[in-house]
Amino acid sequence: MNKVILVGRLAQDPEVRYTQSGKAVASFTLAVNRFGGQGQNSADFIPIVAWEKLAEVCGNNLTKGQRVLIEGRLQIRSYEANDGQKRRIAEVVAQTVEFLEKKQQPSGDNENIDVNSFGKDVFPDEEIPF
Amino acid sequence: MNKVILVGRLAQDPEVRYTQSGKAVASFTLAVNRFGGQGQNSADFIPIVAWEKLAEVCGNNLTKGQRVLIEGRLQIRSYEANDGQKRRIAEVVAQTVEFLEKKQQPSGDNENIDVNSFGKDVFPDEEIPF
Amino acid sequence: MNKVILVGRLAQDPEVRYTQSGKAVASFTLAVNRFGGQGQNSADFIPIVAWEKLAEVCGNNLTKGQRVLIEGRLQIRSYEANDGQKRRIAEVVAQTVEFLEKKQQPSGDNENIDVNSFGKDVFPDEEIPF
Amino acid sequence: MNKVILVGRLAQDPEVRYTQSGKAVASFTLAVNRFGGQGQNSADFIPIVAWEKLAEVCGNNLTKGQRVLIEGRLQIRSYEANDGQKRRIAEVVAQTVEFLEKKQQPSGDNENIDVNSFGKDVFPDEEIPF
DNA sequence: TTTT
DNA sequence: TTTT
Repeated sequence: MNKVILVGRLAQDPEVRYTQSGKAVASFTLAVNRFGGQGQNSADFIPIVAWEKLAEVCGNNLTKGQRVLIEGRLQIRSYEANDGQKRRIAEVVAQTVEFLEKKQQPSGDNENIDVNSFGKDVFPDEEIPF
Repeated sequence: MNKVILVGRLAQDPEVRYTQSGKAVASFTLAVNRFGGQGQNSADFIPIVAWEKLAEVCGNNLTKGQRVLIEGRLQIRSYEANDGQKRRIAEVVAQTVEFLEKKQQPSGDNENIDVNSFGKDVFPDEEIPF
Repeated sequence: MNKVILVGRLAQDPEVRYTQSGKAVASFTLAVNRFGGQGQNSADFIPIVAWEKLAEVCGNNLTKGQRVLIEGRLQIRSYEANDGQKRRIAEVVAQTVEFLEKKQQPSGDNENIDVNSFGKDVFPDEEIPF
Repeated sequence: MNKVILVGRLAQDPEVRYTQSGKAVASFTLAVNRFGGQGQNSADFIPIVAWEKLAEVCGNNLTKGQRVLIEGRLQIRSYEANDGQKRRIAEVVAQTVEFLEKKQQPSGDNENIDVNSFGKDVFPDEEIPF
């Protein structure tokens, strides 16, 4: 069991890139307010990654400031930093995104997108294009 | 909503330290197997932090290899690295730890520890002694 | 671990009653749309119960149709039906209610209410006044 | 979002039946201890339902007393009681079952079963053979 | 680096 | 019994 459930607002528009094998990857930061937090340091800015169809849905439908609910898993990924050091980054791999606010065009009430049927979690780390 | 639920095994014995104000802080890494993961790279090693009474319970009752269920929240914390750079680290602040295996002494079936009544999340980042 | 997380809309205004010992209890039904559900049978109508301070907050701030996120636990409660039969009912005992929509008066952005510090789950079943 | 996460022990062996269209359905009761509960009334006995491949896995691998983690959704289902009355029952439709104890044959450490790829939640209520 |  |  590796389950993360977050409600927050996009700190930025999603960026969509593509792996060498052509899979879409969306990434953005989610600002999650801390309960009881006050002042300006009262949010966690959590890196989110989405894959394939869900990535495209995020890229096409989410914008900065929008409130969403994200269900996913917490992943620790290794990468090589600019100084040649190996470093680790934590990010939430989204499996479901529920829009709690609409962007512009209302597309029915049930704005759930579920990526479960799209082979989540089967991508090797090395493929990630960033 | 900032909710994390993990089932995994301690990758190491917990370390317990104390803040300047005397609060206990336990930290350890949890190895969470990836579903469908194969080979040796198939786990996420997730940093866990527990505070106060829960920290002491962890320090006194958990050992490397033990399987636990952890409920908490995902926190992004800033710190200054050795090279003077500001860096960010993600960790799970435990709110509840459920022992899925006993260490030695069986203490009933319901080994839940809930730190909710001990003022979780009220500590400033700077106080963390590591 | 007994964890329930729901996002839905109040199917009715909350009812607030009081136990003999004076504790407030709020109850209402939450309509949770089924993902992929179509037509009129596409929601689960889930009984929610909240206690004490959280009950009062619900009674004072929630109205029919409002969208909320509820975190709680699933409880099976026995009661005697009108025909004298013993019957069982399932309900979600709310621990946290997050308002995803405001009612009327905006009261800051962080509308979380957390009942954790109010002795949740310590009430015997018999005390429930309904 | 309709998410339930439970850790408990099977109160009975699973029963596996088949719908008219040939789909497997497993059902059993899960005993979930209440945190802080004392005495013999300190557990909730929660009805669980699993479908198709997950149903078969449950039928073949789970026995009374075994400890499992279940992730699913909370469903309210209508049925006609023996006295002709329409009644409602709550049950958890399992989506993932994680074995926290082995039955007999050790099958690796990662005993997750995920039914996500098997069309969960697409079955009409009427088809349920009980 | 950041959201309301 | 029910929400949008």
